[in-house]
Amino acid sequence: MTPFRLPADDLEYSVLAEIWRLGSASVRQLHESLGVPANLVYTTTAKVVDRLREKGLIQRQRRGQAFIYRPRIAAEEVERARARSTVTRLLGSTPRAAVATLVEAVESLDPGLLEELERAVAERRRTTRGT
Amino acid sequence: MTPFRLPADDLEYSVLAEIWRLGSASVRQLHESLGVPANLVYTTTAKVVDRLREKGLIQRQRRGQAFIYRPRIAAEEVERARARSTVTRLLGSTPRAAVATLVEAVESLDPGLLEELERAVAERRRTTRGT
DNA sequence: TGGATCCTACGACGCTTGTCGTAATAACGC
DNA sequence: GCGTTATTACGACAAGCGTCGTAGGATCCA
Repeated sequence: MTPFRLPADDLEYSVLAEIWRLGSASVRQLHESLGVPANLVYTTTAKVVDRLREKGLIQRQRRGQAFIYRPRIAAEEVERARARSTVTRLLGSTPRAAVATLVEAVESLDPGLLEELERAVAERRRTTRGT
Repeated sequence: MTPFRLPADDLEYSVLAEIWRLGSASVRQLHESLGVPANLVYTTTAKVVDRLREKGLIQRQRRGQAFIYRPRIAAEEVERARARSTVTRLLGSTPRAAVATLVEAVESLDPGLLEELERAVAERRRTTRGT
């Protein structure tokens, strides 16, 4: 019944991203900023955090009765890989045509980003020119 | 043990995309162009196709002993939604910074695409200017 | 007619992730 | 010390998807 696999909510990734954003956080904090708004039970958030730890993506350190979690890998590193795989999938078979779709998507998310995008492209082209 | 959820292979989507590309196809065809290269068994491909049908994403029509499958939704429609959700997730919390990552990803996929990208951005900006 | 082939139908299994619930443990106030 | 409260640990279940295997119907060819 899923339309075409809008890849779920990706709660796990959201939590990881939030830890990156905050630098460090307890389950409580994460739950307040993500779980509560999403109407989740505390243990749900805790479980997700725990899985992230099992995967070695975050580490923890006791503070009082609770734990404080920190990233174990740099956001940039993961983001880069993620972006690459995402773009690959997106532009997969017909890259040239798909680029336009990509740009549209960026625009629809925030028209102001087009400017950033333009800048970034120009930057990249300049840097790479003459390779 | 998964690094950080490189979202699997997305075989299902690949099959759908291939049907779009071919216009119509039998399981055999799809298997030859996707399953075989991926070292899959015939019935795996068939199963994936069947699930796509259950979801109403493709329709079929008997031809001889086999079926010919066709899309039931336009590629553009799905691609657009997909791109949007993908980009949203990608640029999520820090869009401005993430745009650069996006561009890098495009470049790493195929440097030649930077030109296309530039063109597409310019196009879009021109079209939208003065909104 | 009988076997080899091809195709579909579909059940099964494993893994991942979202989602809880319950149990155990530690801390705190009285 | 005891009950209340916060936290973790972890088992469980459902659903989605990749992946096969097997069964059974149709087809073709000696």
